[in-house]
Amino acid sequence: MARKSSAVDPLRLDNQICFAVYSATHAFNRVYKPLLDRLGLTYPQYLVMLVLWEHDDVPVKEIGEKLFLDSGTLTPLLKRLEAAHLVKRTRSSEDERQVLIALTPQGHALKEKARSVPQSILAASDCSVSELVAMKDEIVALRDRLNAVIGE
Amino acid sequence: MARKSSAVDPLRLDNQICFAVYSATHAFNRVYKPLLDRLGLTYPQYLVMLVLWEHDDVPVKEIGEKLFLDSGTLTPLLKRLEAAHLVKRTRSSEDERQVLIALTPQGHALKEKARSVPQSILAASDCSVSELVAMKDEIVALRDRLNAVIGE
DNA sequence: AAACATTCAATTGCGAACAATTAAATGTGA
DNA sequence: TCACATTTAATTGTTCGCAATTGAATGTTT
Repeated sequence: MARKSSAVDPLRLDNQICFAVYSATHAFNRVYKPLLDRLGLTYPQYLVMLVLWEHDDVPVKEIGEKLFLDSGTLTPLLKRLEAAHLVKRTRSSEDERQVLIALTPQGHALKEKARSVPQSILAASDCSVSELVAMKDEIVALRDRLNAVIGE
Repeated sequence: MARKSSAVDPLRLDNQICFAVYSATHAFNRVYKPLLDRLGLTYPQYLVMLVLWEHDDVPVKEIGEKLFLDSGTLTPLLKRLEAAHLVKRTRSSEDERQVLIALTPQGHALKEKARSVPQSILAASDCSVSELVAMKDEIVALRDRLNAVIGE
């Protein structure tokens, strides 16, 4: 019998979509790094800022739901953003369990400096916008199917 | 003038392919977690084992090139795999700068227990193999274009 | 051979990411 | 109201991931 062809060997690294996604994440990170250094942000911090630029004064929980992150990740990250004077953390008076995250004026202002970032990423992707949108939608659909399995 | 439509706002979280990829990586990780717990591996450790199951007795450098990871990540990870008796680390006699990583008998044997993992991931993806292969190829192509920009 | 540069792994320090636990606030049922 | 469960952040401990540096081994140039 012939050996199993490498093209269909399910344990082969190159055949694994998860590794493709995993390594693409790191590649994106490396492209973002120099751009975000100029803003004084890491990539996860940038994601939190994106959430806040859309909708300010939200509880930690809501940020976590949007980014699929928990308080173990967010609490120290938000403290660093607070130390950088980009956000303010205050206990909600209506529900004292919640901590509300609000942008400072500097946090608001940083949005202007961030506007050039997506354009730089698009250029690095070397790909049309419509292709990227199509890929994005496929990946999001896959992610949502995976997340659905976890909740079972 | 009308406000910029959210569908084309480049700073909107939902419009960012990088966030799609980033969050899909975490979703994959959460699906892998219970499967890999049974093997006593984390996901990055599983990737190293995939490399070694394909080609044994390789220097750290080569593992790093295949996984896009550096010694700062791999050295402690490989020490943990050695502590788990899955690999052996030995200085090369031809070039004493290199550390060669070889599977132990237990490391080899673990491949059999790992064979069911890809099937479980495929099931969780809830998607045809051909669709996944097409997505994987697109993502790899994007990753390689991003990595090409970094080297400039 | 001697001086210099390069390669390779290890180390240090920092920032995620997450499981598990804790503590306080809130909600619910008897 | 009192007991109990739930919700929310914070905390602790482990493992990545990477930049920057170190130190030893190897190459290269003259």
